[in-house]
Amino acid sequence: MKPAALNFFDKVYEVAKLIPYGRVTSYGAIATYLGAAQSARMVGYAINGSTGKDVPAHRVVNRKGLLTGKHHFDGTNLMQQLLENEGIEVIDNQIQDFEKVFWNPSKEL
DNA sequence: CTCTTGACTGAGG
DNA sequence: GCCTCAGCCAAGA
Repeated sequence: MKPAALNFFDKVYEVAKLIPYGRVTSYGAIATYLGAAQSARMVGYAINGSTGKDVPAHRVVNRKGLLTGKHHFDGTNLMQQLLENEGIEVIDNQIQDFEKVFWNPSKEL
């Protein structure tokens, strides 16, 4: 058996892994790409289980470019540090030039 | 089976 | 410009 929900999670992981270096995307963008634009929360739910895997969860933020999920990381500023390490300027959990580093899977992929 | 919670988003006040 | 409400779906208690 193969629950559809598992497929959805797997899809999220796939897309998250495909995020280019120095780029970020939003939950809604991934959800739309998967055909579940109304299930943006599910993307976050899936990413929640991706932490600790090969999935760069730090590259996935909400539509405002805000690091809403930083609380799920070990450190307090770990997520921010990871993004800055890729050349993305992050100030107070807010990604600077979000539109420039934004990666849309529906168009770029 | 029902209720609550959640890494979201868009619209309205 | 900030806060609140409603909609959406899935998993855990």
